[in-house]
Amino acid sequence: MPQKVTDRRIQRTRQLLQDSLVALILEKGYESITVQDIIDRANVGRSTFYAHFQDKEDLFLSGFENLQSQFEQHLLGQSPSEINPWTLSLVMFQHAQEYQRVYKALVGERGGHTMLSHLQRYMSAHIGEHLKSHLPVRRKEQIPLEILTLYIYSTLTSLLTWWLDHDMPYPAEQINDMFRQLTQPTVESILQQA
Amino acid sequence: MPQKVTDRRIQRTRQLLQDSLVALILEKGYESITVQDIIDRANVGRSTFYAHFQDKEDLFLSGFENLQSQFEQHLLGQSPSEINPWTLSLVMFQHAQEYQRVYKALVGERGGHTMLSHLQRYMSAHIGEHLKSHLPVRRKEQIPLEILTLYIYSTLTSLLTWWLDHDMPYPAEQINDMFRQLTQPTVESILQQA
Amino acid sequence: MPQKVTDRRIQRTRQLLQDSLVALILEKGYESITVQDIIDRANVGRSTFYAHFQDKEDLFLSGFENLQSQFEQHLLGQSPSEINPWTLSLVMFQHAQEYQRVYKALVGERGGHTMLSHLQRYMSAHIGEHLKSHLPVRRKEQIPLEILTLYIYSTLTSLLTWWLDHDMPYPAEQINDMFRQLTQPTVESILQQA
Amino acid sequence: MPQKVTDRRIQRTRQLLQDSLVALILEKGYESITVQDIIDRANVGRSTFYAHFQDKEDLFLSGFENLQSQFEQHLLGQSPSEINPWTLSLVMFQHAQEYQRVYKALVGERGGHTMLSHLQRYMSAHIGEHLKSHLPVRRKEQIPLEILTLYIYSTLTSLLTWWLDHDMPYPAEQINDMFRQLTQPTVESILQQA
DNA sequence: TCCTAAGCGAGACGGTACGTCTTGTCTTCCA
DNA sequence: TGGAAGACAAGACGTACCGTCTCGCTTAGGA
Repeated sequence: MPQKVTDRRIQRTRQLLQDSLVALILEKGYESITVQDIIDRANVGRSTFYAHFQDKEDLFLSGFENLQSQFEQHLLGQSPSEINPWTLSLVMFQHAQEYQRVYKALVGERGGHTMLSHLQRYMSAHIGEHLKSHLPVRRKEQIPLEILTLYIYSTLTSLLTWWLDHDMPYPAEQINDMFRQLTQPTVESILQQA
Repeated sequence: MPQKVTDRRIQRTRQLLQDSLVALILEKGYESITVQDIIDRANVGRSTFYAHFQDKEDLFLSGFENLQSQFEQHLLGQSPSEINPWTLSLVMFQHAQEYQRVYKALVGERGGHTMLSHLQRYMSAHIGEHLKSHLPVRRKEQIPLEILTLYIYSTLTSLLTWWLDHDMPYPAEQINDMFRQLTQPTVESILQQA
Repeated sequence: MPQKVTDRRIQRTRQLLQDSLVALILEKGYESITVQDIIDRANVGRSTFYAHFQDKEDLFLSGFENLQSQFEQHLLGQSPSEINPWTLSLVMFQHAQEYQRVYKALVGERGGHTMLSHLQRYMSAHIGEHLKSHLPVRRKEQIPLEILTLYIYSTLTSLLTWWLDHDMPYPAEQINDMFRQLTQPTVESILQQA
Repeated sequence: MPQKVTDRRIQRTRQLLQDSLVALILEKGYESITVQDIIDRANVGRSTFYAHFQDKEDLFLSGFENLQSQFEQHLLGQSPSEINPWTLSLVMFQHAQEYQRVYKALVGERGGHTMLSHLQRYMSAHIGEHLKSHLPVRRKEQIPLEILTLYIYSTLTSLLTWWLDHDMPYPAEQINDMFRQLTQPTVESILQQA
């Protein structure tokens, strides 16, 4: 079903703005960007910007959500034999490798910390679900599930951010292997506490 | 040598400003505070503020550095038999427990992410030093030291922030034990890779 | 010759817009009306508005010129024995009485001052012509013709505007009589200065 | 009593803004001036403008009121033997002659019509008072006082505006004499209607 | 009866001015 | 002489209108 032309125009404008933001983040960092910078680069009127996005952060998040949807696609496309934190992370590193530029802007340090809470909500759900299904029925509960999830999530994002900010010195598979070596021993030792 | 009265006045003003900032962070979060808010609460003139601090972030960091110095004192006072990541972390959790209010403001989520990079620099030095001295002379180097340091640091700060933002539901010793359970297996397994 | 239907459509749209403007002026005054207000009320597209009129003022003037043409018709239909300022004014007051609503909008105070200069140009021609033909060949020229014209014109428009803004408390003939009482003595005394 | 220096600074800024407005009105007319134009010329920050005046019109009126106060001073200083419409008008024409520049800006056609209603309120009081005290006890009431006042006021402002916009081709005394010749016969004839 | 061109609505868009808000500098006064 | 008070320049913000534009829908009048 072909879209209405109007819709295509709208999409074009949104894309122009998102692209401008990405380029500007890579140039001078998220915090120091003004709305004027963005619309100048996108050749877009001020009111047009505000017709599409509430403010700079809203624009940022729209790009971030795009990335997330795209990531979901990848995840489904891969359909790994088992979804666990380390297959999830592999897909993420690979995805980041493919879309370096956008990832560096939105997830790297120049992108500010806006994305942290959003990423956390998303990742924690996936990770927590996996862990819950592998928990022994009764365990000593020294470490609550919430903290174990937090642990895995924070290790993963730290690695991801570091990897992006250092221009991905390893291929996705290798950095993911490090992630596995860092977290798997701990996770297994904890899950097996009878 | 007695300080000049003037110096005491200066100290008083700096303290007033730092206290205002802490109170305001707990009330409405770091980002949404304006310089006007701070000086109104401190009953201080605008020019006075800028006589002492470059800007809001400078004030924040001055408080943060106070905390760090105080922490160093604690650390020396404790003089643990061995300084390793887990004794360091214990002192930190205990320190945070003692100065809850300031920690919640400066390290908790309401304090923004300004402190992250500063805390990282500080912690990474301590942690890295410990690791280096325990590294086997030749190892397979699958995981570089920098990443291992990052791993420990990010786990610690995640735990600390979570603990503060959830009103410290465990005593310092217990949350530190969780930290140990999360990181020690991994660290040891890595360090022993011949 | 019957007009093309297309032309009738065009006329209808123009009329819709003029009517909207009149209604809106009476409601909230000329200055505070936006083009959006006008086209919303007329159920007309934005581009349609600009296809017919350059801007809000152009629309206003188009209505004003309509009124003027209509007034010319009246003037011819009356064919007063002599056209002088006071027969002219009588026709005007009568015309205004008949088309109260439009006059209040376009000439009253809510209509702004746009019409003043246009009305002035029109009236001054009529008045000036009359005066010139009654001037004594040589007079002391203490008061130039231009000023005498201005005097009559400004008195007439002041009375007209006042009359409209006060909901026409007198019939046209009576307010015109006041106009005559106010201006005729002066005009005659001046014209007769040998 | 010397004013506080702060007050002098404030006065200076207000004056700068008023002067800018006058200069700009003479250059391009009131309507087409933007706040940015004003503050650029005055070398004043945007927020400073709004700290002193609500908007462009407020600035205009502040200048207008200055003029009025000054005019009152003149009027008192002159202390004419009798205050009637024609001595009042003489002082006004003389005052305008002295402060040509400001009058052309604030009362001339380039100044827009904002001042009309304000001037009217002021003048009508003076004129009305004079007329009331000269009314015969019982008269035929063909022309209400309000209209007679309006008549005098509108003639005076028409003359004043014309005079300013034509660069004052006559001295104040002569244009005032025209005003007298135009209005006095009518006023006397009306007031004497027994 | 169909075709075609014009009138039209809808509304996205670039642009500009608005009035508000915050920053960091500066000047003056007071204790 | 240091600090309080606060005026100020600078400039970003989000809003409101403007006048232009592109797009399809409708509809009349000629083929």
